[in-house]
Amino acid sequence: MTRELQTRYDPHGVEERWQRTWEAEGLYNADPDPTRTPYVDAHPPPNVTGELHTGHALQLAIGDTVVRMKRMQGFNALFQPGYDHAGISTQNVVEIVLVSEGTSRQEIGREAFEARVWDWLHEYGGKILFQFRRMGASLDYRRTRFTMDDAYIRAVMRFFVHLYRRGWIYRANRIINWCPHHETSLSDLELEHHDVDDTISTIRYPLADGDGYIAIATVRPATIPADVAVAVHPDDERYQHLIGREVIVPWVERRVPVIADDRVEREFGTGALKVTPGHDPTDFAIGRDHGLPEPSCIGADGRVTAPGLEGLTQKEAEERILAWAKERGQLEDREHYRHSVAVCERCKTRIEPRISLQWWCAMDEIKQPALQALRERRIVFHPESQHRFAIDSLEHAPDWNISRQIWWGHQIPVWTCPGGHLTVEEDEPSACAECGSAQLTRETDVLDTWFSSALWPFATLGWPDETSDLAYFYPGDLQTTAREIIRLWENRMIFCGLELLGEIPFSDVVIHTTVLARDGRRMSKSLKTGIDPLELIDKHGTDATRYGLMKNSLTQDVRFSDAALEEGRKLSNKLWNASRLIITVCEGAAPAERPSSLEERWILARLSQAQRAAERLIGEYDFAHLTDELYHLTFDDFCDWYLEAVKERLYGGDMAARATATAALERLLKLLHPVMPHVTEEIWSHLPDRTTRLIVASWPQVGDESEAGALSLVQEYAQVFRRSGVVPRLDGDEQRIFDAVVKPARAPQREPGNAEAERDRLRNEIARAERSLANERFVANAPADVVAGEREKLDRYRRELDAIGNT
RNA sequence: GGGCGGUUAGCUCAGCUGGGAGAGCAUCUGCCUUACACGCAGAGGGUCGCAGGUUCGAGCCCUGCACCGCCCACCA
Repeated sequence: MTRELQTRYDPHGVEERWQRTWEAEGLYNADPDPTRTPYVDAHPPPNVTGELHTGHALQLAIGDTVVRMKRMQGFNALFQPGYDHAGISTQNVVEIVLVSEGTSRQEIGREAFEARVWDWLHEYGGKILFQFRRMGASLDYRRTRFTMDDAYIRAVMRFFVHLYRRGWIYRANRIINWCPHHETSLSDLELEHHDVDDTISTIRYPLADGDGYIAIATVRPATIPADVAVAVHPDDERYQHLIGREVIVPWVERRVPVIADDRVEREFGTGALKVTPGHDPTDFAIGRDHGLPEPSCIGADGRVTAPGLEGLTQKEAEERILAWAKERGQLEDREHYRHSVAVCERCKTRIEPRISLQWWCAMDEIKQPALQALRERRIVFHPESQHRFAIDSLEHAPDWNISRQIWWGHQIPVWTCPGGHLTVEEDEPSACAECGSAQLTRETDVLDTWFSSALWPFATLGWPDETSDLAYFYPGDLQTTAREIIRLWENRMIFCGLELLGEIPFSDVVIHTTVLARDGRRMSKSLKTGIDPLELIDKHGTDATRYGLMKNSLTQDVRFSDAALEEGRKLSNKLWNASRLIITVCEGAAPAERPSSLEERWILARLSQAQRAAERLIGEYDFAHLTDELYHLTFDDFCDWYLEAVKERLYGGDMAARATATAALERLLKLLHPVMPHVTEEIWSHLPDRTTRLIVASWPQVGDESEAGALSLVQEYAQVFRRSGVVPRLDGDEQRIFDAVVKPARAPQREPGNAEAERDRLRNEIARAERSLANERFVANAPADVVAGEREKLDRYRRELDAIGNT
C-alpha cells in the first residue's frame, strides 16, 4: 500500500485539504465534557473592515500552536473565533463607499445606513473566516460570534444597565476630542499626532482700565471669540502687576480677567495664554479651576458660530479676526510655526477639542480587583515588561468615555421622557420609570466599540445566560494580542470579567511583537508597506508562514524577512523526505523491540529531551527558541546524524531498526505538529495503520529514555563519532562531555596547514588559564565550579597541544 | 518632554543568574554518495553602537553619549 511519494514536498493543495478535513471531521470542536480539563483561547475578533494582516497571522499562529499542543496533551481545547463590528472604522469604510456612489450617510438616513453596513458585513465577514482557515487555525468555527449579533447585543445591554445600577455610569460635560468629519467624540486612544506647518500670530489684548496691553501668541485666532480670560504664570515678573486686572478680547470686545496659573509656560510665546475652555483641553482645566464660563464659538461641523462669523470656516474666521486686529494696530506678528496636532486616526481630520455631553464610566472602583489580580500575578502578561505596562496603564486609567456620536454600534439603552427623566433598561420600556410617560425617546449615541469587545471572553460563551458553556469554559486561559491594544482591550476584559463574573477571564496574555516591513518601517495600509499573509501562504505555504512568523522573540520588534519563512519551507521539505525514506523502507516492520543500538537509544533520548524543551518553551511563550529547537532536532539530530547512521541497516532489512525508525518518526511528527500542522498530518496519514488523526493523537509520554540516559549515552557516542565522523548537535552537559571526550579524539585529524594556528590558539588558551589559576583573587573569589572548570580546561588544552605536537 | 525596547557576521536575529562570540540565509571549496541539490561535507567572515566605570574576568552589571523604533504627553 505504499504510495508513490514525491521527492519534493509541495504544500499547495495538501494544506487546504487538511484544513477542510479537520473541520469536517469535527476535530476543531470543543464541547463541555466534565471528564476533561478545558483549555480556552478566545481569539481577538478582528475588525470586520480589515483584511487579515501579518500581525493577525502571527497572532493566529501563536494561539494555534499553543492550542494544538494542549489538545494533544488531552485538554478540551476551545479556540474561539469571531469578528468585531468596530464602530467608527466600519462606519468610515461604508461612508466612503456611499460617497463614491454619490450619496451620503446623512442623505439616506440612519436606518438605511445601518442596512447598508449589514450588507457590507455579510460580504466581508466571511472573508475573515476564510483567512483564519487558511492559516490552519483550529478554531471552533461553529461558535463564530460577532460583537453585534442578537445575543451579543443582549450582553452589552446587560453590561450597561449593570454599570448604571452600580452608579458608575454618569453623563457629564467634558472637553473631548471631536472629529468634525465623523461628528463624534473620540477617545485619546483613537487619535494620531501629526506634525503640521502652521502660523502663530501674536495679538495684543488691550487693558480695559487704561493704556497698555498684553500680547498673546496663538495658533488658533478663530477661537478668540470664546476667550474667557488671559492667564500668566504666577511667578512671571513681567505680568505680576496685571494679575486681577481686565483685558478686552479682540473682535467680541469683551472684558475678561487676567488670572494666574502655573500651567502657563513662561518661555512659550509671550508667556501669556488666552484661556478658551470651550476649545482647548488645558484651557478647560484652567477654566474649571478658576470657575470660568465655557462658551463655544465652533460648531459640531467645525465651522464658526461666533457673532459676525457664523458659518465661516475657521480659516476664514481667522482672516477676518486678524484683519480686524491689524486695522486697530493689535496684530503684532505672524510667523511660521511647526507643531504637532491631533487628528482622527480613521479619517485624519484635525481634531476639534469641544465641550460635549458624554456618557462616562467611572474607573476608580471597577479597576481595583483587576489591579489586584495583576499585582498578585493571577494574570501574567508576557513578556514581563508588558506586565508592568499593563499595571501602570490601569493604575492611571482615566474615566472611560463610552459614548460615540455615530450610527454604527450598540445604541445606548437610555430613554428620556418629556419630563427629562432617564429610564435605563435592557429592553425598550413602555413608560418612563419615574413619571409613567409613554413618550420616550432613545438616546441616539452608540457605545464605544471596546465596550462590547470587553465582554468577549464570556459573551461568546453565552453570558448573561448561565449556560453550560460558560460554567465549563470560563475562566479561560490564554490571550494573544498586539501591544497597542493592552489599554483599549486587555485591561478592560480583565476588569469586566472580574466585575460581572467574579473571576479573571484568562491567566496569560501574550503580547506578540510588531512585525515591521522589510525596510524596517511599520506595516501600514496607507504607506503600502503591509504584507498580505495570503500572499505569503501562496508563496511559501501555511506551515512555513507560521514557522517563519513565530521565529521572532516576544521582546523585540522584528523586520519581516522571507528567509525565515524559507527556512520553514526547507524544514517541511526535509521532514517530508526523511519520512519518505522511513515510510518506503520500513513498511510492515514488526513492533519495536527495545532498541539496542547506540544511535537508536540516542535519538529516542534526544526526542525526549527536545520534547521537554518544547513543552517548556511553549509554556514560556518563547516561540523563537521553540522553532530553533525543532529545526535543529529535525535537521541535525534526526536527519544528519541518526538517519545517516542507521540508513544502511534500514536498507539491509534490520526489522528492529525499522520499527524504531518508525516510532522515532512518530514522535518527531508529534513535536512538530503544533507549529507545522499540515505537513506533519500529511506524513502521519502515510504511516501504516493510522486510526486517528495526528491533530488529536496523544502527546508523547517521556519515558525511560530520559535525560540521564541520554547523558550516559554520550560516552558511548564518542565511539560512534570516531567511527562515523558524524557530528551531532548537543546541549548543556552533553556538550561539555562531548568537548571533553570527543573533541580531543578529533584533534589529530586536523589539516597540517591549520596545525600552527591551532597550536597558537591552544598556547593562548593555556596561558590564559594559567594566568587565571595563578591569580589568588580568582581562586579565592570565583565560584568553585568555575575554578574547577578552569583547571579542566587547562588539562584539556595541554592534552590537545601534546596530541598535535608542541613544537 | 517623559516611559519602554533596540544597536552582536554582508542580511534577519539568538546569546539563560558575568567565566571558551552563535544560528539561518548569503559567500567560498568539494560532492548529482540510491530520503532530500529546497541536499551533504567543510571553510572564511565580528573592536558585540561610542566613551568611561565596577570586577581576577564584561556582549551581559553601572554612568554618560549617539543613532533607530514604539508608546505616552495640555507647551497655546
